[in-house]
Amino acid sequence: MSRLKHPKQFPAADHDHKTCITHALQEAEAYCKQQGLRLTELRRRVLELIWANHQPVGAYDLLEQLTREGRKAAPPTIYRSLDFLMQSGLIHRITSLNAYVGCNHPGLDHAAQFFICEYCGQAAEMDDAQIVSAIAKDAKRLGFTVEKRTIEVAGICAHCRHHSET
Amino acid sequence: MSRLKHPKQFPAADHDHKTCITHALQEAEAYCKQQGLRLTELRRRVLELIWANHQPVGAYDLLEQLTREGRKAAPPTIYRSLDFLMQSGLIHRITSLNAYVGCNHPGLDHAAQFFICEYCGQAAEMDDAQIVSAIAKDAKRLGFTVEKRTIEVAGICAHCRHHSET
DNA sequence: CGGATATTGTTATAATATAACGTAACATTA
DNA sequence: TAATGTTACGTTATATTATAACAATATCCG
Repeated sequence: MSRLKHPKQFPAADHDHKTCITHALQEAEAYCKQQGLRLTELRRRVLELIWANHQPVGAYDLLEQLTREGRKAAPPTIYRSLDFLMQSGLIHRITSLNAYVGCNHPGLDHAAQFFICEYCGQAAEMDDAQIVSAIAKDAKRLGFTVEKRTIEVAGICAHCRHHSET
Repeated sequence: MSRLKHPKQFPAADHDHKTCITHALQEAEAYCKQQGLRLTELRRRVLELIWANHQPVGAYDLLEQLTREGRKAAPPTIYRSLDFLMQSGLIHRITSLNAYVGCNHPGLDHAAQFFICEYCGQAAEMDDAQIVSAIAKDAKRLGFTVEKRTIEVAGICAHCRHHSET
């Protein structure tokens, strides 16, 4: 069903936040080193903040967080870092939210689909081959060459639904 | 494959633009009448402009077109009309473009997927049950309740690809 | 008509993103 | 290590998309 070994689920309420961030940063460092990409202080910090937020986060939110840390930052600062991180495959942009979220498996070429909870704001990244192939089939029929897929499903995650059932 | 009787294709270069607009407007009028929705002068004109552009068009583009016609219009004017038209199912919003496009089958409850050509800017609306069911399957596995799907595929349409092959 | 509701006008501003240009850091190689 | 080219970052200004808040007008219905 999924081409990924460890498709992200909605994280459990008690999952280890810190380990999760640390792990993502370590992977990113290793990946950039291997690829000759320059994960500078700033870029690293932006990536870390994205993971620390642990859900899709807006550019101006990140900007404010950087500013609060005493770093001089204007919009271009953050957008350039976001561009780098996206091009490097370390984060994804969620179009329907204008927000950015860490990628669970940098380096792996993958189509990403997001399931976004409207209550808690968390997003689960999937890579469903069936969706991809259904799109490919339509594209073929249209004679359309696919460049980029934007697949974002909004709704309510299991956790929030159970808690809202009064 | 498609649940629609007449899934939109990329319109042929020689298709009859005027008839196409007229038809959409007539359908909209009939639909609104039947549903008791008020397709006012303004809303009708906005819908007409969207169809006349015949590809996804931005709110501020529409605004400018209205202004050029001598109508006093500020952003809220256009956004309110767009909201009405979306809620009535007469147009769709294409998130990845921040643009609006006419719906081919108002009234029909349907999931829409868009194939958007990066060259000519045209968008083809599809309603592929396979995509929808693949998403439903993932959602079920996650315990996720789907509210809204955003499925937009960017690429190059057949027509533009042929013309770019020098 | 007259009151309620829906629509539109108007002004201001929020939220997201980029252009343009200058400066600093870094990397390479003579 | 100094010269040079390249990449990243700082800074200012502005573009683009969208909404808040409130006033004025049009429409509906008893």
